[in-house]
Amino acid sequence: MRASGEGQRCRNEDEGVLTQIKSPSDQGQNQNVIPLTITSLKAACSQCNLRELCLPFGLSEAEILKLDHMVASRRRIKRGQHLYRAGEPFEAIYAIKTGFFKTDVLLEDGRDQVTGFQMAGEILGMDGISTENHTCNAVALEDSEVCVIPFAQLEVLSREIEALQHHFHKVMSREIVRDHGVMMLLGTMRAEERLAAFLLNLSQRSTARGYSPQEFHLRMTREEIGSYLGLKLETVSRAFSRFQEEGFISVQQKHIRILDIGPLKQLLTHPPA
Amino acid sequence: MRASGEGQRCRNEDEGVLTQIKSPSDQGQNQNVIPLTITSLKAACSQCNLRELCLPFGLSEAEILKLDHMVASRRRIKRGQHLYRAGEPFEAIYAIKTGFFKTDVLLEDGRDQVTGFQMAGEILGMDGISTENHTCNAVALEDSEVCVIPFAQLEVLSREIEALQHHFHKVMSREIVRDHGVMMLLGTMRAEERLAAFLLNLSQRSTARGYSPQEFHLRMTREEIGSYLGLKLETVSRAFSRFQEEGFISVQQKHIRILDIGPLKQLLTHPPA
DNA sequence: CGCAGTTTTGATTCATCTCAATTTGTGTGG
DNA sequence: CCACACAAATTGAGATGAATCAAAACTGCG
Repeated sequence: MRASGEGQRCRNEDEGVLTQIKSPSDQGQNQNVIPLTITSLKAACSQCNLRELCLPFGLSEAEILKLDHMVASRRRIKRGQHLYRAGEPFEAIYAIKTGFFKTDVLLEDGRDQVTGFQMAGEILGMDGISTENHTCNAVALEDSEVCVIPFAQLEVLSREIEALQHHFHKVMSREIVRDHGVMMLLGTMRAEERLAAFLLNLSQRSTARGYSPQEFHLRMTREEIGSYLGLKLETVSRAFSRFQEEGFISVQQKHIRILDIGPLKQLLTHPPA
Repeated sequence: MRASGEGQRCRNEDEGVLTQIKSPSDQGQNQNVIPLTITSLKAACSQCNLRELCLPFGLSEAEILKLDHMVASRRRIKRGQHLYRAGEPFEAIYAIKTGFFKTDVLLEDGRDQVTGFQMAGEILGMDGISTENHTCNAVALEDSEVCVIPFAQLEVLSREIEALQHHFHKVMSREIVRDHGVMMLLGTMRAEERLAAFLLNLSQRSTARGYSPQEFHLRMTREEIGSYLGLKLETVSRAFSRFQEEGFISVQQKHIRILDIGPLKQLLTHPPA
């Protein structure tokens, strides 16, 4: 539950540059693949303003060029579309360039659990490495763009570039640590603590991306928040209302403003009762 | 929540061979490090009967010898002792040779969450990679022995041995997938379903290690089970009693025998109410 | 053999879920 | 641009599963 600190402002100012081309889509998957072109190359890792969040520090020019070559394609995912689904063969991991995703796991009986929300600069798809099939679904919660990192190539490059290897290991480990945080939340916290932890986490990650720490737009529904936090949507809604009554935050549907961060933090360190 | 399938019987028949030597212990940590000797080398990876669980398949003789060299030491951890603690600098990951561990995370206010139970053939410590410090505690629940895998060396070897690299990535990914399973459990299941899932998981992992699928000895207390499952120990106890009344299992303290696995599985796929 | 720690079981309380009604917001097509 | 339909969010009242508090029984360790 710790942010990488070194935040950087990040916008998709090259959006107009990237031409959106329909893929042949023999998979019936109809997502848009942006092939390697001179313009898209220019907007690759070496030029990316998410570099600091996504890549290891201290790579040489030559090494970054190799990365540019590895990350040969992008994919645009429209709001509501899947980046991948549980069961699909695993081939690549994805770096979010712009947008917002959720990942979730489904049980046979229909119950599902949102396992995470991911934003720009974060990596998706590492669940698939273990079985060579994805084990969860990744869904865009807003129109998004990801860099496709073919995993086989990442492994090749990792063997060449020590810093890349180490960085990737850290990214995977961070995912494990993050999951432990969620387990702690689900296992030991009451509803309001969970929501407080959730809001603080979002605030922190927003900050790391150059957005306001106090103000943000939730991309997910109350139900999705509830699924993530192990609560019913009504309980989430009540907790929001309660926080608003207390004056900690202001809530207008999906627009959240943190008015006083103190009590939220307090809730975590000194739970009432 | 899927087992690696390819189970293998595994026993610590070389236990008498390894001489137990007190470490100088300048850390005040008083754990036992077994230095590299001819006998311990003989009992290294190349000879280990956990090989199938722990190592990648298809390594050459030369490659396995490199592994033997990397895994230069063992540590014995007595029941109740820590293998590592949250906050300690991260230097190595650990392969459990014999024994049983729990990992847990502590909150400032004293609440703690057991994040996992680990048995022979499983890897501990990957949480530490991300920050270079361990983020959880690993405690032996019975007298145990681990192989110390210095992480820097693992990264070096991973760059040389493709299969090792890939295998390690799979191990980390499996940890992520496992955590997602726990999140699902904590987020969506009722008490009895959680316990059923827990028992089935233990049974499955026992089987993969050549033990009986029906019968096993719990190494942890009801409280630790409860912490892992997000329940109070009384609730765990009641669920055990209930399963026994129903005739699914027989419980004698820590000795569990699964009498009818059907209803337990049913509980997961077709939750009552 | 006795004591501390663990487990079981019971009675009660409480937080969250469930069910239900209402309000608010969103996207679509006339 | 507005009206409509549908999705999302809020709020209330009541049901319920697990927590809490408490006491007794068991276990195994020294």
